[in-house]
Amino acid sequence: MKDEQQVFADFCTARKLKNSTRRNKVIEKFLAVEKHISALELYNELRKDGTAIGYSTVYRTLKLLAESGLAREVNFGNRETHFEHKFQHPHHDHLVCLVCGQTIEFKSPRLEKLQLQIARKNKFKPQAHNLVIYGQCAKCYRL
Amino acid sequence: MKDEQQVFADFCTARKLKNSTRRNKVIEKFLAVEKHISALELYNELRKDGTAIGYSTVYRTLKLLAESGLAREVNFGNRETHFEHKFQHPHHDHLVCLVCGQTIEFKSPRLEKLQLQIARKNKFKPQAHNLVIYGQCAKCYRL
DNA sequence: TTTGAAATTGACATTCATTTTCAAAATTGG
DNA sequence: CCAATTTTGAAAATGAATGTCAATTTCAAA
Repeated sequence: MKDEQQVFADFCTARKLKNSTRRNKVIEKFLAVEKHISALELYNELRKDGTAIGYSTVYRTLKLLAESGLAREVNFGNRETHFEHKFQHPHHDHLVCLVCGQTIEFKSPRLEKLQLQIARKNKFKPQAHNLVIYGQCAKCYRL
Repeated sequence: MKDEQQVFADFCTARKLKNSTRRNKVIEKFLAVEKHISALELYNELRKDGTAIGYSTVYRTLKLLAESGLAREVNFGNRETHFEHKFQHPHHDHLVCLVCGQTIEFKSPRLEKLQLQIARKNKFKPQAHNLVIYGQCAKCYRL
């Protein structure tokens, strides 16, 4: 079974990308972080660690990760794009608390099935979907 | 049964908003257009009709419409926010064709039910949701 | 090891939609 | 009509995404 490093290595070969220290740093950090993260956040994390790197490189590398299938871009209604792990991470969707901003991941096989039904009914060939449920998390609606 | 004009009138009273010709124009146009529309598009429509109005006013009025419950903001992954009718328009979601950009609306009572189940399981109080299914419409995947 | 074509980097600029600012104009209660 | 308040819109500010380009790095071939 190919691992994430291997997937990206193959992607680099196919795209004739050279090996790069900075890019490797970004990838390493991205893979080490559990939660979804924005380009700016990842950039700040790297700088905090003392890594000398420019924002552009972080941004471009995240885009590459998305293209290679290792990352998925998600956005929650605001304008900031977040990147989360995709490889061997079955698709999931998010609950977003409107009070504290917390996001909760959930998986729903039923939703996946429903997506197919809806698509079929509309003669549509689905490739991906994005469901965000907005509301209040347990902590926030008890206050 | 209150109609849209009445809903907005009540909203104005509550918010101590004065009556304004420009704003009324925006609302009239928004209510007359069937499909979702962006602030810029609505602005252009109004100008095309010869209405002297600034972009800011259109933008602000659309925001007010959203606050009053007459409009819903939707976005499809790109950066542009669209506004669509909400009042007495049961919630629906969208299929977006990645090839031609066409959007198809659909309603799914099952999805509504599923949202409640998912929320309950996560101790979450849902207020709204947004589902976008990306893929190819019939016209585009047959090519 | 040297070389040079190709890829990478990052500071900076640009784009683009959204949002704010503020002085002038419009509205409205008294 | 008057004064207080709200609205308007041109212009500026914002904020994230994306493009530019000269300097740097990589790497395969010499």
